[in-house]
Amino acid sequence: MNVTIKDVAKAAGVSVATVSRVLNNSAAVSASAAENVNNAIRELGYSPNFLGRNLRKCETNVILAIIPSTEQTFYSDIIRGMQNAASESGYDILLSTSNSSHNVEMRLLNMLFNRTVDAAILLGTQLDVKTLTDLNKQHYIALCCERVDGADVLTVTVDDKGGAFAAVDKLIKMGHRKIGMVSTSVNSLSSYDREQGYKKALEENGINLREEYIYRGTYDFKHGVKAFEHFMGLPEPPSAIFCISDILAASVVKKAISEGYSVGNDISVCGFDNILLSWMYTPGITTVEQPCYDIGRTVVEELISNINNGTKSNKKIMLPYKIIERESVGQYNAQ
Amino acid sequence: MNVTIKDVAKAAGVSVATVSRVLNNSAAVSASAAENVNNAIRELGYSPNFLGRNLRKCETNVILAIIPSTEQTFYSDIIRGMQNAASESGYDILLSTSNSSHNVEMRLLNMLFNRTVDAAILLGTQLDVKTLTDLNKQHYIALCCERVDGADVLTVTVDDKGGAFAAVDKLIKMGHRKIGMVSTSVNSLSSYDREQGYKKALEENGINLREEYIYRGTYDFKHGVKAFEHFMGLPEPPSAIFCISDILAASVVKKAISEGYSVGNDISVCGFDNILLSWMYTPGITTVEQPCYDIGRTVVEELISNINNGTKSNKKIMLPYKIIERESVGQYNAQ
DNA sequence: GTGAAAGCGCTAACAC
DNA sequence: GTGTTAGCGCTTTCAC
Repeated sequence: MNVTIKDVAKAAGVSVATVSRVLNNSAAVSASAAENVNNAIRELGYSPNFLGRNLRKCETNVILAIIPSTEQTFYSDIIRGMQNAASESGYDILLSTSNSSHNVEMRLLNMLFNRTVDAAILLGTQLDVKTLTDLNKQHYIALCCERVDGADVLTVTVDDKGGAFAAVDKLIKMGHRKIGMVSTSVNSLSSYDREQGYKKALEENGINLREEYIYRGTYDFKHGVKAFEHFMGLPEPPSAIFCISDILAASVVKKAISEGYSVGNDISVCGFDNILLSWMYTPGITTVEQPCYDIGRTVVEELISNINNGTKSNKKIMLPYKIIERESVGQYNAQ
Repeated sequence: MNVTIKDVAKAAGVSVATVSRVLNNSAAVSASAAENVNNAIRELGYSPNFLGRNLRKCETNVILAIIPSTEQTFYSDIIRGMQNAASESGYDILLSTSNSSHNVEMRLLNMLFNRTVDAAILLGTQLDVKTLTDLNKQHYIALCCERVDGADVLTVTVDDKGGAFAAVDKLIKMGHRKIGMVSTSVNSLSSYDREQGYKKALEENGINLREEYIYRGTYDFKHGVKAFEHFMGLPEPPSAIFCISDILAASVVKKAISEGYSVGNDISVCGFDNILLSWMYTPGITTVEQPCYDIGRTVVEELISNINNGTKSNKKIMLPYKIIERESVGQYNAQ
């Protein structure tokens, strides 16, 4: 019932080889033959079956990108970057969400073994070092946004430590000396790296680290609220709070406002990511921008270069951050 | 170099047919043969090449979902619903983003013609009625969240008109008589339907429609700001504003606060969608919830049922909304 | 410049 | 219960 390359060949009065040649521009074909083929294609409404092609060529030209969920608008620009870079090389990006589940992730990665995709990019993963390293031996994979310690896999992230350092240093330069940090206790190296940046900024400015100034929860919105409650219950509450995400920063801001604080005056709050929310919020949230579009582009470019060259150059690429100043951070004023 | 079903057959001392049988549980196989096969599979690290299988079976068991972008957290639960429903029937959902571009959409839909996917779901589309109807004749497609007038295609949406009616009726019951609406002039029937609900609520409550109370822009955040400026420049500014999205509502709220209004007291603002932003915001934004998860589940269930039965029952399904009350809407008080 | 034919990995009809 | 084999739609080598 379905029109195949054979039907086109018959209609055009040529062999299937010739049809394939005009389809792929893979070899010279006489002008008249090409015309006949193109006419036949048009008349029959033919489009090639990629299953046949892919099977034959052992490649699909599609890259799977696995994101934890689409709940974070944060991924939006990364994906755009990925798609643009991919399409420039004749690849397609297919997305799937893992809901941060180890099992779902493995099931999706099966597409690699199935030959349904040529490569996979993990935007945050639950897999351990060994699994990743093994996977990388047999397939083309890359990590994006979240590095995994010890995993020798192509990785593209923002400079997490540098961004956190710059943000906290900025807070200090604005007079703040008591600075809280909202981090996570989940298994995430971006949290860890940002903590390192926070600590370095304190150290370089001669401020002692106070363990009670670091609150660790999850990425969930409610943990900003909890962090704020924790900090304000302290004998000496911080005058500024640095959060590892804009979501958590928004949560801190919301709680602060509801407690009657004037955010940016009584208390300063800084986020990380620069998602839409951070500038939509009232007050606008000062934050550390990730170069999402570039992160997406870069990881795909490197990955495709690996595929094309048959290499496994497992670079660790860190892209630069940018501080975005808004209203949620202000000069320190002793009350 | 790659291990195929043939290698497994050889190692297990059986024919490829038998291997295929244990792989697919498609026919009875003796216990000993099955064991041999499974051992061979394990030892060789074999996993079936789906390109071969899919080509042979003329099906892929994957459904493509095309979303405009991942910028709207709104899609998150819809996708989760889709994935759950799909996986229960042995299907996978693959996501792709169109950036609301007609061309990108067509390129993605090529996967239908390519036989790379079995069906496609469009979450908002730039395609016209004819294209959609034609597409639906040759393939399995569905619309989700956005209906298209006259397109005889399986469609699942929320009850847009009903939701808007309920929201505006609520506003009126709280004493508001001058109610603005922030809508869009883009080609979107959900906007249109919500406008119809707005108008119906006014009418049933004996309030005259004032054209200057409807502002039409795009879905872009900045249009909330513009709408607010427009309304407040009117001789008789509205005391409540109903927006067709939470993003626009947040924008209106942000502008109102920056102009010194107390939102929920001086002015009421209601959104639509119930995205995370609406409860993260300060003040929390009253809104109309869409049953996103169910929308996702439903569209996939119907689509798969069509595929399995070879039918094209192009139902138009409307799922119920729910009003979520927060702080951005309050009783009318004459100043 | 063109065609015949092999074969990518798999499933399923058929024969035993 | 099992094996043989045709063939899904395509690309590509090889011979002409």
